[in-house]
Amino acid sequence: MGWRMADQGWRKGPWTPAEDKLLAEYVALHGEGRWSSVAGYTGLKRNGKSCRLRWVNYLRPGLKKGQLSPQEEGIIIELHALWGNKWSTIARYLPGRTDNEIKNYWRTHFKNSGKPLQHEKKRKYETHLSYNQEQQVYRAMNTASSSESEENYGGMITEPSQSKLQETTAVAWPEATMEQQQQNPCVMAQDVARWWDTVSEDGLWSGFLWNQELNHPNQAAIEQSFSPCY
DNA sequence: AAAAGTACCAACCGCCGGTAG
DNA sequence: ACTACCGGCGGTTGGTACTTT
Repeated sequence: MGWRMADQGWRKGPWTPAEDKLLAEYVALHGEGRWSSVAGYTGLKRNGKSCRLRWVNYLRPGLKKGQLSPQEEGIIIELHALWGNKWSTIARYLPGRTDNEIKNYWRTHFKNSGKPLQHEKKRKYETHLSYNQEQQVYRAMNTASSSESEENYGGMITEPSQSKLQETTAVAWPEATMEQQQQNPCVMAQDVARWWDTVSEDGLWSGFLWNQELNHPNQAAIEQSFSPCY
């Protein structure tokens, strides 16, 4: 396809600072998009796909660097339970984080059949996530997916459960009206994070979320009104 | 101190959906 | 309706840093 063009001549591997600079200048001038034109404009020997990826995952302004906060970790766990490997969807609720970052995080921390990795526990920045708490989450997740099998846990629950996120949001910010939620979903997501901070510190985690009814009475309205941070 | 094992992360690959011609 | 291109997504890989033995 377009990305492939003539597959010869494209540079691969790690980006150099000079390449980053050229790409950043291009985006500053022309904006995001038209990635396949980057090589022509800048002289970069990178295909459009590679340029887009570099921009989205590394150069784009506003990206957060460094480890994920405990609340971000919690949100990832929560949203992954809702949507499965919809990394880009999950990323929309974590401003400054990329789908790639979240995907890597998940693989690193949870690919090992649901148990936290050994090294994980020793890392200094690791969090309030005690093993027991995680076990709680996994139990809760299994309950939510109405299956004990791990494949199901990996394959996952489907999109309609957006309503559960909405409920999460509603719990986080009960005083918010539907209009408020609709107007400022980003703020809502941040409030989920704030809420998570509180809940995780209390050791309650979010197990209770999974006890909520799957079919919220206002699910249709909720799904219609809720939108992530794009 | 060195080798082996493990974790992390940037980047690539293949596929898919949307769209313009 | 068909085709080619573009943009985006999820899965995977490879290099490197860090930890353990």
